[in-house]
Amino acid sequence: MSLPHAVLTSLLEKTTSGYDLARRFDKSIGYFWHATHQQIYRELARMEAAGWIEGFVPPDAGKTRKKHYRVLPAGRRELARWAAEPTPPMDLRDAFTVKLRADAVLDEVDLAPELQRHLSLHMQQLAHYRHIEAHDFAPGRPLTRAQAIQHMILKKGILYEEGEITWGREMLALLQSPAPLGAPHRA
Amino acid sequence: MSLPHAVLTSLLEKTTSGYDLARRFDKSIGYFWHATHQQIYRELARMEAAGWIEGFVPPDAGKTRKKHYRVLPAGRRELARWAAEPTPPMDLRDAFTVKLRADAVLDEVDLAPELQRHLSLHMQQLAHYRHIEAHDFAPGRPLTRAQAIQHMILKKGILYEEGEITWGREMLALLQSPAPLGAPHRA
DNA sequence: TGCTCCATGTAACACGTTACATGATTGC
DNA sequence: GCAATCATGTAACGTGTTACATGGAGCA
Repeated sequence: MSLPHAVLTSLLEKTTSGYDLARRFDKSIGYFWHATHQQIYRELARMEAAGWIEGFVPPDAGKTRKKHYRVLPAGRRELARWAAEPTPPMDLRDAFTVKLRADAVLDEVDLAPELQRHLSLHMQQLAHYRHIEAHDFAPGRPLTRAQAIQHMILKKGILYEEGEITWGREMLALLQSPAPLGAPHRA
Repeated sequence: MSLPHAVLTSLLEKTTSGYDLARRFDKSIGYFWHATHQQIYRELARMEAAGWIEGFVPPDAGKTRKKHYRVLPAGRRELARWAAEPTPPMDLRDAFTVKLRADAVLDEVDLAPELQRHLSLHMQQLAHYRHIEAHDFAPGRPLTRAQAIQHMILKKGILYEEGEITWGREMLALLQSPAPLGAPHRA
């Protein structure tokens, strides 16, 4: 159960609304812990009931329904408690790898186009990460501890995308290679 | 929805029982798509109801409750259909990265021991993959298409673990580094 | 006899996904 | 006036997790 903790973290970084949280999830913490806006609204309601956060109408609300949330001491304590607790390493849920195994056993699907598509998505994401890196972490500039951690998180994303791309290219070559002469690959 | 397809793939590789499937998941396809035995029993029941697979009592069952499943043509078709359909690239769900961000904002937790623990788990897993590679994919030996795919899947696991280890070591160094003199890292 | 492993399940619940509803504000 | 975007939600359903139940087989 990490979604509430991801939300708490995001709220500590910046007190804001459910809507904004959902949008920020899509392009920062969500790269490592995805959530839809419905999940976020649900968690906000639960955490408010639990006394971890508090909702309030922001000064600039005007006539809108906008509601902001701030983290209460109990929420901060809960986040620290969870962070100190051991959790198992991430487990993968990679549908494409399952498809590859299906291909190996069926030998009647062509996964090349799908892999091509994933490859270009990974290249886009990598370009995006590199852009952020160039903008926020220019070399030589001294970093606070918090910034150094943020940079390492970004680097993890970069490393991941690079790995996907390197592997994907080799895999694509294999999927596109013709059956060797004299050794037909279809049994 | 990929679990039924992972199960179909596994059953095509080898007709077997729910119990054995659950155990094989733990150490092969499950590295890329984890499932508990309850999920597997549930999916088997659903797929049998859907006419994708068929249960039968194996010859060596004796007085046990053991039941094997084989894939029916409809199941094979469904697997091929799903494999040909596009799916989004895997999304990550990495609790440790969330904890890092929590650390960056709270600055009152020590994630070094947890990272150390993850590092040694990743090293174990890498050693395990390398062992399989040395055993099943000795260099120079010619491979069928299916074997070449299996090898690439294994390489993906290896690349992933290597990435985690490389990154983890750098991260550990940062977590263990003392606050720079004259620039206290706690605000 | 009691322990562990084989083997299959039920039940309850937590979490994630998809579809839909509602209404205000902003820009053309 | 209309469409897009802001903003918050409800409802239904599907998937994943945890706890528990049941009983046979093999072994000390």
